[in-house]
Amino acid sequence: MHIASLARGGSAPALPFPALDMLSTGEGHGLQPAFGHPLRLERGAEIYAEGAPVGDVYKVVSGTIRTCRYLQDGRRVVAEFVLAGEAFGLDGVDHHHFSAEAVTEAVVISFPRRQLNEWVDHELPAARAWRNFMIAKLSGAQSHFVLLGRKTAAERVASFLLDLAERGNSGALVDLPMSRYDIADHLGLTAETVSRIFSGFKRGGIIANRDCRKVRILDRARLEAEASRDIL
Amino acid sequence: MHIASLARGGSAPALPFPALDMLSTGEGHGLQPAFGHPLRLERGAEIYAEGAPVGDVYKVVSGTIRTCRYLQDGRRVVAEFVLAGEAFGLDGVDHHHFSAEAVTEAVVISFPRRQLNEWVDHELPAARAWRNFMIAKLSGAQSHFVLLGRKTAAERVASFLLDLAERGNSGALVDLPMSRYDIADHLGLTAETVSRIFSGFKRGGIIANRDCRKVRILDRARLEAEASRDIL
DNA sequence: CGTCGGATTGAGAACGTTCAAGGGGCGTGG
DNA sequence: CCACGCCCCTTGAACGTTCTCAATCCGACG
Repeated sequence: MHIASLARGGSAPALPFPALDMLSTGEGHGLQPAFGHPLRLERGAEIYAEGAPVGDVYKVVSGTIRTCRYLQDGRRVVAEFVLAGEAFGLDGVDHHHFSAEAVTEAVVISFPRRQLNEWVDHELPAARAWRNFMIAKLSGAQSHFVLLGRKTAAERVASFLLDLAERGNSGALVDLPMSRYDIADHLGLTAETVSRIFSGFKRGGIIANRDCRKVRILDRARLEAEASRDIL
Repeated sequence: MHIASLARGGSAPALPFPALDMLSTGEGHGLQPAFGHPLRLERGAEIYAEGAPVGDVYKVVSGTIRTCRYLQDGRRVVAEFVLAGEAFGLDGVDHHHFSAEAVTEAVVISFPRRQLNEWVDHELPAARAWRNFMIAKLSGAQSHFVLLGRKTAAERVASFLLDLAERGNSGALVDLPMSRYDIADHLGLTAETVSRIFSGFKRGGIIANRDCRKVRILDRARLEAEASRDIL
């Protein structure tokens, strides 16, 4: 996995068109502020609510976003964490099926979906990139089914750490901008269980951490074994 | 939910182009056999394997297909059941991330993805329909996160029944072409648990069944309550 | 220095799984 | 036509993983 990380997988070539930078992770491209407009967000701020009519697509400049849904009784599911360079806002045809909230202070750039659509309609390479992007998102989402449907708590947390490590590309040092509750709601667990698993990994020498938002992977092989890494 | 069912949601207008019939459920359109070519499948037959290079997109004419992934130790996840009129095969950019197998005897029509792409590239309404289709698929997939991540066994089974009832459009009579094992692997449960929940619903007068592959919804309101139906 | 939200740890309970046995439908072969 | 075997479904009992509830700890911030 996972989702946005797949969009950057080997198949997508460098995109010469600014709007489609939306669909890449933006490494080395630089954003096109002329095209969208930036939004500064405080911790916990809502970008859009579940059920709101769709309008814009967003790209994260800095910080982390979560897209989530709440059940009436308060249960929550975090569909995805969106890191800097990744895009979100494509969670419904007419209306958003999830809400989007800032996990940390964040800056995102919003692009009217209509504008993105027109762009994709009139530029063939854009259309192709968009197709691959969406297919990658979809199969990434379905891969999350494996985690939620069939993995144990330890496997989920290990998979999550490896996923973040890949997407964060800061080597073995993994940044966890989100709370244990956020992680739990993304992995279908409770915060207590997540915390216990982290402690277990630490005791086992698989990871180390100075504070609870910064984890160093000490034994990647063992972490991958814990994750039951199914070949992607 | 779920997935393909969303593609037919109110927003997609009737599509005048034959290739895009791929993306609709085909109600009232009729298939275009000149465009793709049909494939007759026996129960259990594999259409493509996980990891195989992508080639075609498929539309189900009759029968039911499942797309699934296996972990090394045999655990299995059924990402989706594809009913007659629905499409599958978009589970990877270069290579399939899931395998596709026939749940029942089935007939599917295969379309080269390249051909579909070209079509979408050159017809604006096609491009728009395709976009909506993929966004609907994606948000449908993410909705499954709610089920797998936060719902109880009874809620999962109830949600599944309601989903099938909507997609099968045969009123309160729900056809279950797949085994309890298939259902379990789609809902992140075991076949025994699924069976127990069905029995519970039957005892409670919520459903009735002559045989185990045919269920009648007797009390839809109560079934929806059991499902904790979050507003889609 | 005190307060507060998040993180950790523990103990007990609950839900779903595992293991095991029995039942039913269907196809094959005698 | 019946018998057998196979696969799937159902049901029960015991077990285990994860959740729930509760207490404590820690770091950030006023």
